[in-house]
Amino acid sequence: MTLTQLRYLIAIADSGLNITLAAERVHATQPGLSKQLKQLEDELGFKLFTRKGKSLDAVTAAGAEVLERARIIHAESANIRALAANLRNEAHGELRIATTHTQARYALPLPIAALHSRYPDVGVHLQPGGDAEILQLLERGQADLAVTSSVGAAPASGFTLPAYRWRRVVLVPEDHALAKLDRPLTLADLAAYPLVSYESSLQPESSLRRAFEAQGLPLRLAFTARDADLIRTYVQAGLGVGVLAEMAVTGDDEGLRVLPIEDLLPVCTTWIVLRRNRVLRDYALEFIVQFAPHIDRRDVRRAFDHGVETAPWPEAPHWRDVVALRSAG
Amino acid sequence: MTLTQLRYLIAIADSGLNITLAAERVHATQPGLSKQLKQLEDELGFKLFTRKGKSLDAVTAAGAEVLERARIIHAESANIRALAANLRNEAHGELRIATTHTQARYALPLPIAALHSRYPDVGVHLQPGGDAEILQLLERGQADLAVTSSVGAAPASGFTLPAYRWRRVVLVPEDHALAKLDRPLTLADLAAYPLVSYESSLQPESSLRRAFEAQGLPLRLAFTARDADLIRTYVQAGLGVGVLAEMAVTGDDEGLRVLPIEDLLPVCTTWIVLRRNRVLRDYALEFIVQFAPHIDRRDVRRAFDHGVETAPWPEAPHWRDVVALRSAG
DNA sequence: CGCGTTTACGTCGTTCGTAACGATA
DNA sequence: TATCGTTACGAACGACGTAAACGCG
Repeated sequence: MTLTQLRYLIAIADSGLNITLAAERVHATQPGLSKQLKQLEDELGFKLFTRKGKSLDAVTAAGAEVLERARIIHAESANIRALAANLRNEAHGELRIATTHTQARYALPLPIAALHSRYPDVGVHLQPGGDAEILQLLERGQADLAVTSSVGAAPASGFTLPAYRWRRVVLVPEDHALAKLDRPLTLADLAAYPLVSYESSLQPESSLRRAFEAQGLPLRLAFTARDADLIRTYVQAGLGVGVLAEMAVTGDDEGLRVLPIEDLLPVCTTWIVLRRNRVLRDYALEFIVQFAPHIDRRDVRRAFDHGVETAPWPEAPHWRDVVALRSAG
Repeated sequence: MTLTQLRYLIAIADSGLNITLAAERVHATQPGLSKQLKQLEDELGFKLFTRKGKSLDAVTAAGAEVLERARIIHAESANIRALAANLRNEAHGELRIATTHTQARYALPLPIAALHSRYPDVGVHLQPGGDAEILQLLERGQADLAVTSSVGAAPASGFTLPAYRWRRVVLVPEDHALAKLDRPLTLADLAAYPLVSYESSLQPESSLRRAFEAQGLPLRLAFTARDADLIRTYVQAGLGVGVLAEMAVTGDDEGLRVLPIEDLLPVCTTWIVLRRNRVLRDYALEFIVQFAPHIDRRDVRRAFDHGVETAPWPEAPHWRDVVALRSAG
């Protein structure tokens, strides 16, 4: 059993049991992986995968056990390397961020640009996905950190830092009836129209859905997407009333009106999620303080390294104030 | 970085930074270890040990970090091998038990004999030590399980199973004044004599000491040892009144009288301590059910594998009943 | 001068890539 | 027939052990 064999094993599992694809990903040849896999199976004395013909078909129960431990070993050896790289003040590497499209498009560009100017040799890889996918990427070690949002409490998995809070806004065409109201909007006003919003609104636990249900109002979704730009486009096209993150309205929306809705929907918090037991490269820490400037660098290190559960983070600022702070500083 | 390098690193650290000794322990040559260590240091880019002349002097801070993670990697790779050995129904291997002398001498022989008859090819290695040493051996992966006793709650570290409960007894020469009392003993009776007991009684938290303090009685220890046989010998020699575990009195003590003291001192519990995250070989499980027959094999597997904290173990039987059960069965 | 580490060197085993072969849909 | 995995082979590398040199107490 070698570290290489375990790395290959993980690559095969993460490539959907396609050895050829796995070989590309680890920059090796396919026969090499085949052989190492065979050797590992021979040494352990049982098959890690079931075969259908010659192709791999599924992970065996024993294989899953081994895989679980192989991931730990792989993560820890990556930790040792990260530790070493930090100690040598290495300024190059990769930062893999799993996040939602909205964060990637509106909240991350500036912090990442700042990171890039300080660490020009660090490659940043954004891995967009839904909430579950994001956390899974982090869990499986395919992302270094996750940036995700929720209403209320932090996601259960990992070590979370509050980055900022934000509200949703309503977006309508300029000539829409709702734009002409001379009173604050109510949920009932919205319920009169089909809505255009995020894909996550389809889920039964979505906060939009729950807010409507709490008032006994029907929720009609005319269109959903992960992408705020698409939502905007389809609002322009007249499909319905848009409900989206305030970060996604930049003020230059031709022919659209932004209607604040304040307390109609609960406030959201965007979190940075890290995995305990994974060594943070210095530039990852740099990204964190760029993204959540109200958080002190040393507090993060301390809380993260010592496994403090109840890190007394200062209240996360509102998005507006983050933007104001940036344009001021 | 290879698994071998990390294994060597651990061996060096656990051999008191003596590379030659470490080489023997891993069945390799000393230059081999030296070279691998050098290569690892070169790859990481910093020294893992400080040198005094040519000899290793101390572990660097960075080295300690690496070592910590190397231990995890090593433990997990051992886990994979153990998993494989279980799956192949391998009946040979080693079982390293860290325990106290009393357990080793009086409580373990029968369970180990039973284990041996079922698994004749399993080598059992008893590693006697004090309470702190025992748990450290387990922690560092130099023992597979620990058997240790305490008054009241289980040791804080690891996954604990209650094995049995026991009381202490008083041992005096046949013609001793205490042997002639026609009423139950009191602590005050004992306090009149110098005592002969376990080394652990020297510690301020010892239950013997606390019991005396609770009644404002002075505790005089004439002699202490880890070894019950020694305690018995020195009682025979007239050094004082013996206080020792009931398991250690076998009834054939020439010229000695055993005096029960029931509730004068609190009852002790002997625990099996395992480490979570360490795969249990089948024969280790066999030993456990032999040693603590009131515990169901499958309950242990389930609780251990799934990380159940509050395993609802049946009340541990008293030592007397364990002995009775054995001679009956 | 003994103890322990490092350096030097030769051998052996292993890994890796290329190329050919085999099986499957 | 295209795709994917296995087998075969040769070259290169790396690990290991032996032997000798070096430093320190």
